[in-house]
Amino acid sequence: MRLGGQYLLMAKLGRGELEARVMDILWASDVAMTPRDVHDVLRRRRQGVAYTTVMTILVRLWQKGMLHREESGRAFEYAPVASRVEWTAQRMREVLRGAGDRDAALTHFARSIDTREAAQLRRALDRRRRR
Amino acid sequence: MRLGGQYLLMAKLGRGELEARVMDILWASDVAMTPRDVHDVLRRRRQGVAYTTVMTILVRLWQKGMLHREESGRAFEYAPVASRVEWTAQRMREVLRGAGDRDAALTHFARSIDTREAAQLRRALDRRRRR
DNA sequence: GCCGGACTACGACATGTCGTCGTATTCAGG
DNA sequence: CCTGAATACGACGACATGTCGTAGTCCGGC
Repeated sequence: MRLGGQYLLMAKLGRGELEARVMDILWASDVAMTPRDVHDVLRRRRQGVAYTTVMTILVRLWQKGMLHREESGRAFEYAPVASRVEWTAQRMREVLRGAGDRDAALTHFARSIDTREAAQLRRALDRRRRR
Repeated sequence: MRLGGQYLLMAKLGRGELEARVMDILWASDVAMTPRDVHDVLRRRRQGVAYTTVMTILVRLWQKGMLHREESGRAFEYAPVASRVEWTAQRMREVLRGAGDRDAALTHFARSIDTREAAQLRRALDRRRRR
């Protein structure tokens, strides 16, 4: 049943923004979290939504393979499958794979990042070489 | 009006796949293309859709800032705003910006690409340094 | 000067995703 | 067995995307 005003607070979040916020919370946590934990964090941030909304988002992220979950008593505990940096690197590789000419894309990328990042990338490549 | 069978050929494309195909066609072309040009290429590839479908996609891509257009006689000619590699590098930077710790993300990225790409990246960084 | 064909503008509908939440069900403890 | 918390299920609105029809507009030819 639609209760009056149910959608009045519907903030316009785009393109999985609530999903992104939930991932942020989980990435920032060292331990797995229950829906209640996540819900509490959102409430503390004044971004409170219904408990079931948090549930839905967690289940969807789990179904998409972004989260792992396991039972803890009566509740489920959710944790990211990959860390934030791992996930970022993976997405960067996906984008790169989408380019026709990967070498050219890498060249453009290397040329377009700022100096500090370029230095960091060089150091990372050096460390890699020494392996 | 809904004509019988209008949706029978509706291929299940996900997540902007037709938009991606159209971008591919435009990126592969050295010159700007009219809707008719794009339509013809799709037909030749046996992926024909209605002329107006191509129109819609081109207009949407233009509205999203992916394409530039200018009049050419009665028709519009569309061309990518950024080359494919530029666009790829830009998206990679966007993904990187989304990471909390960019340095760590770059480190993971540098470690996760394959050897050939790492070498290419190193060369690109070297060329960059010499500027 | 008018007409037909090509091109654009506009809108419509199906499907899927995402934000949002209510209701039903289940299960552990008292 | 009852109660409270957690889950499962599903529903709805908004928006993106694929798909296309129809109406208007404009240029070239008769």
